[in-house]
Amino acid sequence: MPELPEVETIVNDLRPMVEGRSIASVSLIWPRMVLQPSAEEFCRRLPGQTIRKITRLGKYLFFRLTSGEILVLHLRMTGVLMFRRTNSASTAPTPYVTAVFTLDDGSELVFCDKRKFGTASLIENVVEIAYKLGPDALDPGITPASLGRKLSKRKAPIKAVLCDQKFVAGIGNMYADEALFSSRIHPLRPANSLSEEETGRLHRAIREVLKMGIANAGATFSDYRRPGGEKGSQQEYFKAAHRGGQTCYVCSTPIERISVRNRGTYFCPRCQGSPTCSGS
DNA sequence: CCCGGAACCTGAAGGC
DNA sequence: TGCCTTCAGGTTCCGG
Repeated sequence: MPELPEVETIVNDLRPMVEGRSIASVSLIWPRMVLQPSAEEFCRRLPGQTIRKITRLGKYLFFRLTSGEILVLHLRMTGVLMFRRTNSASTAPTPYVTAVFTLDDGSELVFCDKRKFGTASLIENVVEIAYKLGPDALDPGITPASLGRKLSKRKAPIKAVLCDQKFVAGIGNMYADEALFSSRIHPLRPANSLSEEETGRLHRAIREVLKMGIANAGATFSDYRRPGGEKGSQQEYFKAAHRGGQTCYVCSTPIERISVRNRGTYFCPRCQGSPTCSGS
């Protein structure tokens, strides 16, 4: 599923091809994906606008337009954003298309989404999205101390807190598991039970796993693709996520899979200690 | 405010 | 083979 590193990869790939281009037309195959304004208004306002800049906040994609408005896309779980060039030789039909943005040079930005959870909006100000999010997970303003202060106010399992976008934006299921493995913290530990040392390790681990994910262009377990169709390679380097039953690279104990808040959660029962006290 | 669970969807995988 | 159930897991909404 697209999390911060996957969305960052999409932004990086799209930038040179899309920034400076204008939107010629919009075709909405699944109108219900548009949250605001109405689907009609959405299709009416976009054509003619130039995409000045593409940015990211958490898992949200922002296309900043000349009118000052911002096209917001969210891929949720199975959304894919494909870029097709003007004379794309690939005649293979793209499945699950929910929207097509045709650009002024004939190239296309194609939103595909198997489960139709992905969304699009047109907003006036990023604050309309940002107010419901915590700081971006790679925001340098997040320090071990500020992380510790925020964790101390939450007693939910640390795994659930890391995935809470109001706490920190951009971390999802896979990278939460990776950050907890890397910092040797059990996913069920109450967030407010972490020691200062553990908080420090977690702070470092979050940045590490996300940056590594970006360096490897994201993780493709099933649906995620880069705009050119390529898979990411980060899945090859995961140490916990999606490794249930396989042996831990550190201690050879089988990686376990449990459910935390209805999320599949992978961890090493030996390296990551117990849910109630810090590991050794 | 905090927490947990349901709903939104549908393809893939597993059981019988 | 084929039907049925379950799983996947980001976000929002709702109830306690």
